[in-house]
Amino acid sequence: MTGPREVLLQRRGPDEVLAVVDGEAVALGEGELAAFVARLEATGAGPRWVWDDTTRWYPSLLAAGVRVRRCLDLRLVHRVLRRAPGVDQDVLATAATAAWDELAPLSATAATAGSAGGGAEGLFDLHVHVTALDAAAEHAAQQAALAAVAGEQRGRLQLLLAAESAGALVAAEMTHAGLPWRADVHEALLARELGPRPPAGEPPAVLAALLARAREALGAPSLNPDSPADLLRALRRVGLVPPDTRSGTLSQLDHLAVVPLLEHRKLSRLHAANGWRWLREWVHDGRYRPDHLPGGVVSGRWAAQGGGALSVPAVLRPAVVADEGWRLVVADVAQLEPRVLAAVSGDADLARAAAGGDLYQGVVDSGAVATRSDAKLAVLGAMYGATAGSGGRMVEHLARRYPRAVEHLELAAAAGERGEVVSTWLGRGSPRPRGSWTQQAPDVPASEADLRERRSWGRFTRNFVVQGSAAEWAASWIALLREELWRLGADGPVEQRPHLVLFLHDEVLVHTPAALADDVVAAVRGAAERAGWLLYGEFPLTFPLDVHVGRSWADADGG
DNA sequence: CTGACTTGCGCC
DNA sequence: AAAGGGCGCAAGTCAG
Repeated sequence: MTGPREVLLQRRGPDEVLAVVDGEAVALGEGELAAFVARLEATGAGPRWVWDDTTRWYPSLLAAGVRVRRCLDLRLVHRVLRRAPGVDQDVLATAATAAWDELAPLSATAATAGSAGGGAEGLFDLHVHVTALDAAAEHAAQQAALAAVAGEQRGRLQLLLAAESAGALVAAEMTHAGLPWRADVHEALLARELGPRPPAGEPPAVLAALLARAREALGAPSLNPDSPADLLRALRRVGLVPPDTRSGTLSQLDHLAVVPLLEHRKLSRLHAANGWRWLREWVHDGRYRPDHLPGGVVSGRWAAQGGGALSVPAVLRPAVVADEGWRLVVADVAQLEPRVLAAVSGDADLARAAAGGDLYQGVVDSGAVATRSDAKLAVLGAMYGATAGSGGRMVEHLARRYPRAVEHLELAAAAGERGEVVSTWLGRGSPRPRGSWTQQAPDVPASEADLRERRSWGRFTRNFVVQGSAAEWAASWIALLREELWRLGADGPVEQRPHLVLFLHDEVLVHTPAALADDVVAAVRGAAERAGWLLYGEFPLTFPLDVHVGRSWADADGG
């Protein structure tokens, strides 16, 4: 049985949903929606759901146990098309363009925090401001703009838009399922690092002792180590004049206060960022549920909101523990960005260096540099725009052996310095620069400040083409993986099958029944291989993964 | 008091 | 003389 190919959903009022099923309008109540979606999803391959914004539709469907296979997220598509260099903005424009520009995703964490003091918001209050947006009109304008893009470029953009929309589904499913988090393990780790949980408002015993030692060593009984100005004053009184108070700077100093200061800083950060308060605020019923925001970063990387989900410190990763009878599969791509650089620049030599699994070692073996750490410095320096120090010198060696890759970066940097837009492999455009330097011709003498900003923007566009292209490879990877994981599960909702629980730029965590862990490992590898083929076709490049299966993130993370 | 900015550091 | 990209978050600082 084949079902409809495309269904557009539009909210019309408090309990009024319009579904346009292959062009035919059907009116629904909000309460009928989940069953309606489930019924069509069960026909054939399922339709492509077209809606204004996944965060406004999918969470309630997931809560009702309904998963969809494909969607088109008009908000995300709009944002990509608005900046894509290949798109004719006149074709894309509608009367509502500015409103679509401003449409922001609904945040589950913000909604929860906001309703803590006030009453529960009605569901419709969250939707009311988008009933005015005409999804059908926007969809038509987007498709027209896409149709006007030249052939190969259009195909790539379509890949990007599909990956972006699939990412929106993954993001909602990850928040729905949550990252398994053992509060008891977390508390034991905090006790080990910081001492027993202190009474409210008091510092943990370990921090208090370290602070006392630092104050004693500096003869500054009221020192606030969190205040750079205060700390600099105290250091100056004992004859030390560091340029700043960063840890790396302080560690160069020869003074008794240094050790307790650095230890205090490290642990007070743990306490402030991921301490007992964090645990109470963010972990409920054994799950941590931040908001995941596909395309939340200009480069196309995902952002996250709520508890700093993308920087879970390594010491706390043992608290991420699979449920009883389940496992975590942790997979990360080795040296994703330089591999992507090889592909987007068409540098077959760099691809060959990557073929052995360790790209940096391959660079050494090619004779470009002498040691692996030099290779890493050179590659990272080229991608980030290092011009001085050992990084800068190493880049010159790299350029001799891999001219195409390095030239690709230099061209991106030069374009940025001219104020031009650069583009990722699939066609995501960089933002236009702002600032006084953009008003001047490059050959006119500029102020020091303008020159600095111009070079800084060049470093940004240099990195944009790599970071952004890597982000779209990774987005394709998880989109393909999501499909494979769904097929592995026999039945049941997303959270009862193998499912993604975290995505960290080039790393994924999958929560899976133990019996399926090996299948998940194969799926993760297969998806990476298919992503490479999907984006780069015949270009001979591998994406080796480090994959581990374990009970906790720490067990499964190379340990 | 709030809000904007700075400093510093966790992650990739 | 120094010169490295992207984030989120907490705490301090400072202006209004």
